[in-house]
Amino acid sequence: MKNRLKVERAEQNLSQADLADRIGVSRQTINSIETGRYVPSTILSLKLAQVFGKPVEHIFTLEETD
Amino acid sequence: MKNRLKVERAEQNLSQADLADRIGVSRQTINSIETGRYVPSTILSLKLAQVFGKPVEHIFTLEETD
DNA sequence: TAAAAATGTAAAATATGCTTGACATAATGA
DNA sequence: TCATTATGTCAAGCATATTTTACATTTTTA
Repeated sequence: MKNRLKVERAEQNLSQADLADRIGVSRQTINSIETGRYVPSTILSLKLAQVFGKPVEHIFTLEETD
Repeated sequence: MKNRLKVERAEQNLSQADLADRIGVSRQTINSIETGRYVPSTILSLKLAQVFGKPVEHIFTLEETD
């Protein structure tokens, strides 16, 4: 699964720590999702989508291998 | 987190087992998500949304407690 | 250039997703 | 009614998500 977190953060000028605070997870969690180390829960992706005001599908997209 | 899986399945006339087959998980996984026993991964919710042709946000919605 | 902020990782611990197998009950259909 | 299909749930086990702590490196800014 690909994600656009880095780009969305840049658009809103948010650091990984800022974003983590906003949705109530650790900074490492954001970093790990962003670098593809793991797949977030649906609750997390809904919250991320909410922060950026965009649909989940715009931020996370399935790949062949998923 | 609430979900509309039961309703969406009814609209498409799919059993839990049918749906499970379509996205490659076990029947119990579908049942457990449907009855709120656990929160699916984002990959799973993207696949479910894809099957029903609707955005993730239409199928899963955050609650106060999330 | 020096200090501060941001990012990338790692390890260990705990929590949770998801599987298989199994069984009980409810609903559907011949 | 009998058989089949659908649903709910449990338990054990493995895999993965997420946390905390910690440290190194990169980037930004004064």
